Amino acid sequence: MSPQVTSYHHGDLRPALIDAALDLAREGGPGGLRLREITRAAGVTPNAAYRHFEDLDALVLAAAQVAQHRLAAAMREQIDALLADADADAGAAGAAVTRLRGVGLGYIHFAIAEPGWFELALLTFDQHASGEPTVTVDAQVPPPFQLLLDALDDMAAASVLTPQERVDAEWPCWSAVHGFADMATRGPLKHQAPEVLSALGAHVVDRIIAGISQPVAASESAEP
Amino acid sequence: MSPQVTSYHHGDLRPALIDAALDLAREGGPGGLRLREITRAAGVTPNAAYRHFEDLDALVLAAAQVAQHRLAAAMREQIDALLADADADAGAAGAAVTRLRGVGLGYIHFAIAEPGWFELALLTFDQHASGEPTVTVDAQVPPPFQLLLDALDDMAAASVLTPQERVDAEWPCWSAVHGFADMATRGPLKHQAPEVLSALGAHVVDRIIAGISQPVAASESAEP
DNA sequence: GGCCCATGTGGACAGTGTATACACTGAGTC
DNA sequence: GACTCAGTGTATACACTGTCCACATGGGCC
Repeated sequence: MSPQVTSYHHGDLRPALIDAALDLAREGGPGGLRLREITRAAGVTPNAAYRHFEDLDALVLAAAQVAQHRLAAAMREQIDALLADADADAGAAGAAVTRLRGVGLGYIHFAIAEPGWFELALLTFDQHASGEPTVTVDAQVPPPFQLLLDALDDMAAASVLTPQERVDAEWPCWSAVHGFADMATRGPLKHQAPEVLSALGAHVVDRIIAGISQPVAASESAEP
Repeated sequence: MSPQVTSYHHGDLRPALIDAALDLAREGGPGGLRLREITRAAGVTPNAAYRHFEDLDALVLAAAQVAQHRLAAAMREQIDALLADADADAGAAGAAVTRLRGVGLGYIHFAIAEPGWFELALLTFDQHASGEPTVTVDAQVPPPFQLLLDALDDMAAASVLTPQERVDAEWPCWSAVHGFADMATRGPLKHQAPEVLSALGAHVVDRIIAGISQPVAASESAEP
């Protein structure tokens, strides 16, 4: 497969370093990533990495983007699986809700199954940190977050959400799902069995979906 | 105040180290804490810390427990402030909901106001990681989490929540509030203005409270 | 065929956490 | 009042880290 391991020039070092970083981050997360260990795993001198990345942070960020795409792929698989199992006669409204459930469950299940990669992927989310709090549809939006926005737009289109309910609905959803994933990864639920986490995660997803489609109480809008 | 700074023995080094760690973690969070820097700030040699703590992690954890208590205190202040402003004739049900709002808003506001201490306090939450997912009432429960459990029990006592709705209600609540705080601290909302974060945080809190008091749909219980 | 430049190596430096051995001091005891 | 001793802080050293600099290598292009 590889042309010649003992040759002076590696030939394909950049992806090899990213792969090595992903391997090491799978157990131990991004915190345990050291430059020297990554380059050692790739069979190369520490400084060789500086020909392909600005510094360690840049290398880790490149690996984090790969992890983020794997997270998005897992979410898409979860969505498709739920849609395949869903009632065909549930209509557009049912399909939209199922899609939103898939977004949340996919995110949570990826965090449970691959906590190291999940933590790694989180490093990419503080990038598009400027501008509107409600992220507009442009190329800067991370794919996992875009899946959420699409699902919510579907719900609004299917009239499961009123236009007023749609506004800022992504933040309660993302907060609940991300918060649960974080607790399951490095918080109080870290050492729970996967089945327990899966059941609790489904509960969280169902409660937040119920919450965003609940009519806004009169007392809330009156707050300062 | 201090007896003699130039004396050979510091005299009160352990709390001085914790204070120095809190000072340094206030900007930079727990990730930026170095033993040598902490001891330097306390005017002492690095190895002096080993007379009072097992290692750096133990020192950081001791500071994290202080930060956790400050978080709980901020939450209690928020609860009391909301209760003082609330309608007196809202009854026990209204007071219970207000208390739950205070738990969530207090947590979020502390994270916004003191992100470094907030991240530090999170280190204490993976301690009681064994046993039941629904944490039972014992001395091991972190004070902030206990405030949530109490508020939910109040809501159940006031019949705002049915006994069925009360079960595991702490996890959707904690997930949403913690998830938002995490995003505001180190996630996609990191650089948003405090007023924006405060408004979005209130929205998240209101939506999750609506979600846990929503009747459980028939389709949810039928899931495998 | 010779050169060039991207790529990898080697050595060095400042910084880290921590182990081990030593120095100082204050309180308690004969 | 001198002695001891446990508690506390210091000094030195080691392995490790990320990163800078100068040098070595060799494949592709003129």
